[in-house]
Amino acid sequence: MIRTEALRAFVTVTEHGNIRDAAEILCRTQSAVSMTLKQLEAELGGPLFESDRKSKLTDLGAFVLDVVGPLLREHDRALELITGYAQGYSGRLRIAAVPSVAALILPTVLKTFVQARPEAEIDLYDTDSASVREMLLRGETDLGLASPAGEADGLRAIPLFTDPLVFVCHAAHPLASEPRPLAWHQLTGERLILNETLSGLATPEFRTLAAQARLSVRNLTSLLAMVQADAGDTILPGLATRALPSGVVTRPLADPACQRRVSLLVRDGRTPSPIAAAFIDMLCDALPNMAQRFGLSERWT
Amino acid sequence: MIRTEALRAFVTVTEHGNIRDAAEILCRTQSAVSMTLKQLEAELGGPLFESDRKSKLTDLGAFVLDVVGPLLREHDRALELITGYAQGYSGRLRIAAVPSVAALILPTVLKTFVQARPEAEIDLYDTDSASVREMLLRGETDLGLASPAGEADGLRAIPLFTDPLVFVCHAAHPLASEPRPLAWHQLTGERLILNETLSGLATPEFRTLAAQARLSVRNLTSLLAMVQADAGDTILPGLATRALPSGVVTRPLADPACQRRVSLLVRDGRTPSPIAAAFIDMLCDALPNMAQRFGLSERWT
DNA sequence: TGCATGTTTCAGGGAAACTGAAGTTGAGTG
DNA sequence: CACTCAACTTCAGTTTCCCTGAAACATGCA
Repeated sequence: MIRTEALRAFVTVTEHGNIRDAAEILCRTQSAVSMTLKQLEAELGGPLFESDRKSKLTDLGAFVLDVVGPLLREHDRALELITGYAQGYSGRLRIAAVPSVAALILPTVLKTFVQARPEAEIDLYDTDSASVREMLLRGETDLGLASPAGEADGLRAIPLFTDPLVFVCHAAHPLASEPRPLAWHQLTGERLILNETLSGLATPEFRTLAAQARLSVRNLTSLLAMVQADAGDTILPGLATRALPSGVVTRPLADPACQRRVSLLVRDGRTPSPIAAAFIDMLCDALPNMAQRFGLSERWT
Repeated sequence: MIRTEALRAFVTVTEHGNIRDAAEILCRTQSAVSMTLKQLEAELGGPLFESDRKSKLTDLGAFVLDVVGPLLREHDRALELITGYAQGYSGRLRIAAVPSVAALILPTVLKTFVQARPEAEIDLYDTDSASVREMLLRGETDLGLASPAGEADGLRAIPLFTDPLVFVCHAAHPLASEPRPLAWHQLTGERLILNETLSGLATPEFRTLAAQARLSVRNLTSLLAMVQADAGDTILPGLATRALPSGVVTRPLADPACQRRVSLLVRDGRTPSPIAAAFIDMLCDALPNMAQRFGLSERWT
């Protein structure tokens, strides 16, 4: 059996013209390299060098060098690729996130992440929670950052943080000047516009309000435009209300259960790719900072 | 250190979907393959399979397979190339031979030689002895079949056979009907045409005759045409007189020293390429047959 | 639950590669 | 022509590490 290391020893010796220097490079003793070459010659059935002094190749030696040189370069390149990928330094990472996370949390994290990984390719896609989960299930993304679904459906959720929901209304709205956090009963009769972030909210008082809602808007920009036009009011996670159009204000809600949970979602039973695992690590490390910065509650049980 | 055999084990397991069958192919026990995979995973720093049942790859596993599959094919192809070359089954063999050897000895030998070596490329070049030696020295051919030069000049000669020289003359020539082998003195006064095969003949009687010669012709066909036209007579090795034009006859010479020596010539101090060595072996094996067929004396000391 | 199939773990054996020292070879030099 | 030096080979002893076989462990199926 011809060992790859024997071929490498041969090439190194040809490159240096003698065994001594090659042995140094290979971190072996002279005798080890000598014996390795001898064994290689025995396996091939002919001498590789014209004399003991390893300066001149035989025809066979020249041929082997021609073939093995490129082979070893291929070999080294392949192993580098593999280890780079295995250590999360290269490869493609596809992230799907809800817009608020994509806009506020990810830029900071991704910046340092890509800086350390010039080889890596990263795709970021923002959409609503339901689409994030669908993309994961269809294998169209590696990671999701969104609200976890109620029941287990082939996804695994790692809790990241909770984000308090706030009431969003026109500045001229009567409740806009209410000094205290709003209780549910204060919202009775409001023209509530539903949106995707509210689908996970199970509080009975809210469900009663939601049942009376006439309007549902999926896109955040459209939703805020509606509020700005005073066509109604809505409830949104705090993160999503960082950049409001003029004339739109927010009021906190009194119900402490009224929170959006944001999880990191991965496909259940699938080991994440190394670069995904590296990103998860970095994200979890960065989370305390983010939580403090945006006033989020870190984790839940 | 990632062993090539570990990569091969991994690919084989993915191909069979389980360790047991792969172990059979690899001529190892289950546990050996299992431990090899485990070691590979440890070296990469992550799992290659989703579960103990080796049916589903992780992302990392799929990536490694993508990279390693082609790598191993390259590797195997390269080793095949090398061993094929080392065993003399492939490669290029350039032979330079004097015309008589090229025409009479080589066809039979080369026929079986190339049949056994569909991968090999063989170039045959015929020219006179001096050119054969020059081609060898310039590295333009691997083997020469010709008369050895007098002094050692960077070539090594392996004696093959001796070929008795014969007198060649027109059928109407007085000596053509001489029943006994010719002695040198009988040739005195003949219009001897010199040729390249006579340059190595050192017998004093012949040298005296040669000194009186007016004509020297290099090409065999031209030489025989001269004799056919009765423009003179000449001396040639027996092998070169196998196909004479009509009207031209040969007579044996009495001097037993009057022989052309044919050697196999190679460059001194250079190991012949494996395919050249294989050809030399085959030629030496076939020689007794040839010697008998053409009435040559096999070898000399 | 028990069985069949397949994998991992573990201790022990053995092959193969490595080391260090001594021996050999070959080129250059007075 | 012997001497010297550098480079390589050989050899015995050691170490490393891969492999085997047995037993324990998982997983799916009747």
